[in-house]
Amino acid sequence: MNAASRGRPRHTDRSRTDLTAPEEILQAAAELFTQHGYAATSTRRIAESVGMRQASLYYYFPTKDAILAELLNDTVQRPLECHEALRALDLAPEVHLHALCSADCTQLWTSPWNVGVLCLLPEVRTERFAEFRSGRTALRLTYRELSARVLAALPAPRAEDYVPDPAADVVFRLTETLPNLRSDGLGADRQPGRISDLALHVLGWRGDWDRLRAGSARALRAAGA
Amino acid sequence: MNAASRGRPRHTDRSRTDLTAPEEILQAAAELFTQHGYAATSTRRIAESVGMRQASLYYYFPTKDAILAELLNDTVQRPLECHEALRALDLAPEVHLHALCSADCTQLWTSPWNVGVLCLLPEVRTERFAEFRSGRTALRLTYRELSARVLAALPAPRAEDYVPDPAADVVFRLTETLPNLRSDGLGADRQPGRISDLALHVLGWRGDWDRLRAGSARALRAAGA
DNA sequence: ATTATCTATAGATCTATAGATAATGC
DNA sequence: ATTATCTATAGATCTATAGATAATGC
Repeated sequence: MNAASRGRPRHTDRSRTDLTAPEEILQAAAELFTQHGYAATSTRRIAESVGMRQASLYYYFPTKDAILAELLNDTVQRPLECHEALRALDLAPEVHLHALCSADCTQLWTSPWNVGVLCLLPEVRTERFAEFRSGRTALRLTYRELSARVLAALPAPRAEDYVPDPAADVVFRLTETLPNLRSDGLGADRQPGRISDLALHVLGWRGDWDRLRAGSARALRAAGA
Repeated sequence: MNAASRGRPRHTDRSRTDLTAPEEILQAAAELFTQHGYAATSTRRIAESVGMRQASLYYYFPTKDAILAELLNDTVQRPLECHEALRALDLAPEVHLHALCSADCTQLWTSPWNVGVLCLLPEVRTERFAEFRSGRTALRLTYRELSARVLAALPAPRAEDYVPDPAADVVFRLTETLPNLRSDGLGADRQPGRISDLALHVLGWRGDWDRLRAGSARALRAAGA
């Protein structure tokens, strides 16, 4: 169905027939926004990259910021859905946290464009993106709550132990670190998998790492992520 | 001298006579860039905020991006200078790292505007800001080298210990986390001081925390930071 | 008839330059 | 005379709307 083209033909033939027009637009916008910034990317430039004329974008999106809003919401809705799926499995807190963090990091690391950087754009502070921001806060609180549960299940710390404060959101912040790393072109392929390990290490969890990783991977398969 | 005004008077009287004109411009730009983004902030808006006309900015800065370049370079030059001053003191690696991290975090946290977020702007990826980017890389490598020295001085890890990879740049990344936290309006006042502790904890350093903090504070005073 | 594009354009910007002008300093 | 501003503006954008048009579907 998507190959059979209805409507007036495009100025330039579409190269990626596997994507719908709005998907093409989102991908092109993701590339340009992450490389050059939101305000610095004109709608003309996005359209050109898709092979259509500037005004044609408005057939799919009412405004330029609606394009950014959709990209942003995706980055936060995906992990939140993953969390819900994991919750249904009733996992040990460290397995749940490890699995969520892995999925989140993998998405941030392997998405075709580094959309994680968009979340921190100053433009996103405006009222227009309030929905995204509240989703992001929900994700932060999810991480915080899971961290608190992991900490609570730990044996009582010795006097010299460093006990992290869950409200410091270390795990969420470590995760947020990936987009920067990726945009700096560093860390190659090892990083994303390691953040979930690092997260539990920082919280003070000590246990069988292989068993934890296996449980986390199993949970993600069961959650369909 | 700065109170006596030479030249044609401004359209609006300057409110902050303690700053030179270029300093006023940089402060106003810092506020606007961090709140709304670089491309989204017009030179007219900066000038208005300073109380002058748009074209008058060009008496002090040749282009708009020169303003951003100067803000960016400051954020990275300050910690690099601090590192040099600390190096002259020939400190134990954990003290040096703790002190550098503290100074860096304090600056990121207490600067009048949250200029740390500017470092991650997509606009900064362009050739125009190459100087800043190489400074940032130098800072990253400084953190990495200090981390490696701390790790090397540690007792041999037990089998079940998690050993961080210095090339993962955990300390640098944790530090980078502050601008996001600050722009989310979280963490209140406790955070900045705690990152340097957390950094050493993550590296696996175990020792007398009070002694470390005291040594780090003493080093910073000696370094004049 | 419906759909997905196109062309053309209004109206509002925005950066940077040229040249005038209102202060102080000498 | 020097300095630090100002006014005016060229020229290049940029977003979004209105209305035309070239396909397919029925």
